[in-house]
Amino acid sequence: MIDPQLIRNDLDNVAKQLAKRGFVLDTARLSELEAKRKSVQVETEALQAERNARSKSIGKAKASGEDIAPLLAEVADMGDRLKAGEARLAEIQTVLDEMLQGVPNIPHADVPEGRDEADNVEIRRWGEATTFDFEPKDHVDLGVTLGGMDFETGSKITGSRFTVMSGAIARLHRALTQFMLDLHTGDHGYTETYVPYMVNADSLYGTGNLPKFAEDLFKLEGEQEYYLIPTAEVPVTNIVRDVIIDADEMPRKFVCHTPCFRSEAGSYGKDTRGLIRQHQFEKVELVQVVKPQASDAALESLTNCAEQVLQRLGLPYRVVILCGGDIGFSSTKTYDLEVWLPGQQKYREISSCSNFGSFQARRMQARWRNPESKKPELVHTVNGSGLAVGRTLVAVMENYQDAEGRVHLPKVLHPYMGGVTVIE
RNA sequence: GGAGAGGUGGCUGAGUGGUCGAAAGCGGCGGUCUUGAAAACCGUUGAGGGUUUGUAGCCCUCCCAGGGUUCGAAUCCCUGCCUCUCCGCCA
Repeated sequence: MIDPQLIRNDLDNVAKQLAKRGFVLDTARLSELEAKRKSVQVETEALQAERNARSKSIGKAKASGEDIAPLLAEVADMGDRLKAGEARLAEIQTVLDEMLQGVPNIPHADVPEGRDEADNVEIRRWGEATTFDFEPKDHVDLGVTLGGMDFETGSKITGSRFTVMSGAIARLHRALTQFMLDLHTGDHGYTETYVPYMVNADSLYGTGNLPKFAEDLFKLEGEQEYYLIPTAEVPVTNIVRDVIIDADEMPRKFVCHTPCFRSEAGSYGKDTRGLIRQHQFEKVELVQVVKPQASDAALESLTNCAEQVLQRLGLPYRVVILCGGDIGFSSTKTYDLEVWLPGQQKYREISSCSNFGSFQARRMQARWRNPESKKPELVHTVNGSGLAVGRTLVAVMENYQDAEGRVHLPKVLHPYMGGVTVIE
């Protein structure tokens, strides 16, 4: 949620900044609701104050043995008036909250103008697009030929967009996960974290997945209203929900490997081939909870940590900054890492690193105690994939293939592969 | 799944209808003393929101959550959630 103070005091400017992402803020309706809220709230609270004062005097009168009947008569109708006022306030507040919850985050000044993916701006490249003296295969052809990547069985067991892996490929998938976790804990100072894979609605609300993006989620049957996590970002960030963090415990840096479950509603027909877009995939997620003034630097650092994975694996990639029209709902600034996929002859997203500012923190009341003001203040949250494991598997297979369809594993993975250096 | 106990401020814990946002202790912060520190002593110390130019003042809300009773609820009633103990089951 964006700062409601901004809505009150700087509405036109907020609307202008949101226009960068193609979002039209209904300023007329907002200021009308806000004016109404103000008058009803002031009125209701005055009524509450009166009720409190009168009740207190009744208490005193009773204690000193006076007759309280006349006092009681005076307040006879107060209850109803109060209830009416409170109900009206709650109603306006609900409408206002619903509206504000639908407002996306204000984009960072660095975010370029643009309507969609095509307008994202490349920031830098690492490595050269891999070239071959033969026609490179994509991971599906490689995987099926090698054995160990079985899409038919996945869809038999469950349905489309599910895969069974086995043998060396399954091991490679696990090796990549271990490698990423070891890198981020060992070299980058992140704390390994294990979290629930099912979360409640409050947690999803906190990160901004609810109420707006319910159709992207798998909701479980049963009384409890639980959802499968779409990313570790949800449970990990909610570690600090309703918490006031000591200044000397900042920043908090988490790395967490989880499966992710996404319904991919609205992406029918997109990336239907192979592992690129599955309902279930593994991801190693990086999350930082930082002081507000540190979040810009934290995004750069976290992005670099994710890039390190690609560099050590020797996978060519580029970094793009998302334009206003392509940036996510909760994010103020996002870098995507796009890895080179020879099978597609394209750079494809393998990580998305975002600074959320105080947007998530405000929704989940995640705060830190500022030693200067001595008051609890909202933290900033930053996160990104480090990396999506399935897509990394795809990238390794496609970039390290030879003419015979074998996959020569990068050196950093050898210790994790139990002596296997070539998948054949 | 069965039986019982309980959820109060950073922590322990008192409070069973009125002046209670809440005793006391611990912790934290500031001070006195000290070369410095400790001890001792004194003071101070919850969160959210509204109004307002205001980190001033005033006001509202919050004692797990949501309803209810009442002029008035931490305290009474209902529902839910969570925690603990014992038994059963289980990776």
